[in-house]
Amino acid sequence: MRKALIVEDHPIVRESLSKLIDSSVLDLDCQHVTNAHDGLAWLNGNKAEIILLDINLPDISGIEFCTIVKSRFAGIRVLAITSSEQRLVVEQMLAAGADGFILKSSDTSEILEAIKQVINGNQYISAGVTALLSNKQAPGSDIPLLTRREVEVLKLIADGFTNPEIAEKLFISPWTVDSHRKNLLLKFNAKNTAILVKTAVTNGIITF
Amino acid sequence: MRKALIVEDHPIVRESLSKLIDSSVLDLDCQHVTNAHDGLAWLNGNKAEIILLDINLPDISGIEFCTIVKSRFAGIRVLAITSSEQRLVVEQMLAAGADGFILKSSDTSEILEAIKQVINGNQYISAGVTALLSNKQAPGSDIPLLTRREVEVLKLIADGFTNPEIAEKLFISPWTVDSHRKNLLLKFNAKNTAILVKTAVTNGIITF
DNA sequence: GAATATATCCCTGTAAAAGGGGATTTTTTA
DNA sequence: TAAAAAATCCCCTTTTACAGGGATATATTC
Repeated sequence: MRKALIVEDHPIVRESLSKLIDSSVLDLDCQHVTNAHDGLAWLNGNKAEIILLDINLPDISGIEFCTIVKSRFAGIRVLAITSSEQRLVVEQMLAAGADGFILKSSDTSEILEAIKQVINGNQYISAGVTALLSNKQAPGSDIPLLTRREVEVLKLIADGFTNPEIAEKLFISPWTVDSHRKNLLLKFNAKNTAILVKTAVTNGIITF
Repeated sequence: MRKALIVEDHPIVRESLSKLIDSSVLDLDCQHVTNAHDGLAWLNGNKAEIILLDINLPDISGIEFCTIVKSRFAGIRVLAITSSEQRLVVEQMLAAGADGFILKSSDTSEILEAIKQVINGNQYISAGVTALLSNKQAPGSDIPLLTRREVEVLKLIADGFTNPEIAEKLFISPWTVDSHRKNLLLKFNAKNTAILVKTAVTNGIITF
């Protein structure tokens, strides 16, 4: 029997998904773990057909988990499930190789359909998510993709460090930090640090 | 038969709770709505014994909803359910008159126990939540309670407005805004706007 | 190898925030 | 009603951020 692994820390959702799959026509043996660490441990001893993956895990982010799974375990398909409808999160998840994406606000029939599609090798993106991705405007507007260094600087800004302090931490000149900061403001179309940090946090760039 | 109302926007959680109650020994007729607005409309035509209330609703916050319910409908008991384990949220919810508090990470047996206790007139606070409330340190430290005006100013700060702009919006002097800002920094023990906004967002004071 | 992206560094202003003091009036609560 | 809390207003100094220009070196990608 083919196996499915649920990686999800909320018991309600976990058990609900479990029961949903068990009572469906899908022929899947449904296992579950509560965090990424246990998930990887399980995968080392078992073979799963599909992983139902929550994005908010207690240890590492679902995005990182997906990246690891996709690089280390060939052929496993990943269906991401999230409650946050934030575009950057969705984009990063898809970039990490997720085969499907549904929202917790999807109803049960849609979830089953998504599982079916993903197992069959198709990519299933929930309508709600598609809507989220489609309203992509002119390049440079809305939510931007950041470089590694920019994310690094952004996190330090959000932690309350000033340019000189960040410069010291990263062993670079304060001018450079200032450049990154300006680029961040530009990319986010933010007029100051306050709204920059707010949008960064609400879009999951800064994990709290 | 006594009625229970579930106010929750995620179908998975909603249906799971529904089934949980239906298949339990609790003698409750379980109805559900997806947002606060429908919830209030339902309550105008029906009498509920208990409300299972999600904190993150699509329209207004669960805290506001709880306040309204408690003021307009006497005798209805409210059991709050949340995925966020942020202390301020919990405190505000309890201040709003919630009779119980469980986390989505609570297991099913605990949820049923909580419902039972709350219906019997007891207050049920999940162990995880209690732990959260208990590590209250010296007053003035950690997460502070804000005044109405401070929250108002804080939200505008997070939206990127400067002191003069906020002053204009609130019809007060820029000096006053500056005072509120200083108090916010003091209360949050934040050295600048960046970390102030970050902690405010992560603690659910600024709803996004 | 050429083009692009990323990261780095620098200067000059102006505007805003932060740190340090105050003070008075209004509202809420005990 | 008296005390406490909240909201209001004011000044001065220093630091930081923001806007506007640059430039160069190192990776990456095509």
